[in-house]
Amino acid sequence: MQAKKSATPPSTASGESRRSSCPISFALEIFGDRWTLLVLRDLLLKSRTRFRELLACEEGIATNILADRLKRLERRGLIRKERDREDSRQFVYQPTERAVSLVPMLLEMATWGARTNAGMHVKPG
Amino acid sequence: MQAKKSATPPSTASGESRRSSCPISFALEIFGDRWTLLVLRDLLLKSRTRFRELLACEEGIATNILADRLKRLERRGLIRKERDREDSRQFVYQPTERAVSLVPMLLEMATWGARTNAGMHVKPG
DNA sequence: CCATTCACTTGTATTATGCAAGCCATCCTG
DNA sequence: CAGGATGGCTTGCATAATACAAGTGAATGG
Repeated sequence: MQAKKSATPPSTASGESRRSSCPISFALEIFGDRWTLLVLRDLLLKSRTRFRELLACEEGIATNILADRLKRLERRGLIRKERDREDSRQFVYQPTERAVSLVPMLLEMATWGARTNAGMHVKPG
Repeated sequence: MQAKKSATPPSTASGESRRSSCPISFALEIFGDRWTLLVLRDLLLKSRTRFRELLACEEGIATNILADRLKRLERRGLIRKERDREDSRQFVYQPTERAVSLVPMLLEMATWGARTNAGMHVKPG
């Protein structure tokens, strides 16, 4: 380990410490885990905006993980939580402009995933 | 001991189980963790090809994690491990075409990270 | 030789994730 | 308006991933 910076660690908007000044590292601090980007995919590309809709993702996210990710995303300004006007038990999670601007990257990722998946052969035997 | 693949279903492409058929999910099974994409960044954008060079990343990766990620990336066909001709103690990790094709996505991510970082204000007080 | 470099491996502590269950406010039905 | 269903979480606990320190063994260099 050599990342010991002499003094103040850089911080994010939510006051948390930064691992480095790299923009890729910064991005990964927001969505570099196994779930956040899947939640954003459903929010941005599948227009799923309620807890129970997001919970029903194909990959099977747990309720505590989803709740945690939604809180983080709200704190980092990628979504806004609002009460549903028609059913006040429900909340609606709206992606902000900051989240919407992630769409090109998501599409690049989807393209790469589809292409790479097609190019991978299932191991014989 | 973490290189044991038997008990875990971390699931990925080289014949391991998939969480869903979504290409984004597929991509995340390859690099959807806190370290893999940082390693790929150094390999692809900073031309760091040796273990000790990759180990020296700004974020401070641990040796066991780096060793594990390099193995995974090799198994999934994103890098090739070769012995250095001039110093046979060393290995050189070469990104394959499959890894090189990730560059556009990495650049999108960097762009988003830089833009978002610039737009975030440090909390006052 | 013999210390040093290099690429790991191993052991253990800490953190994140997964799963089931519980909780509470708001509907909906009768 | 009681009693149940629904929606959105929280909590407890088991397992997996990650962090950190230390150790191993094969080159290399002097």
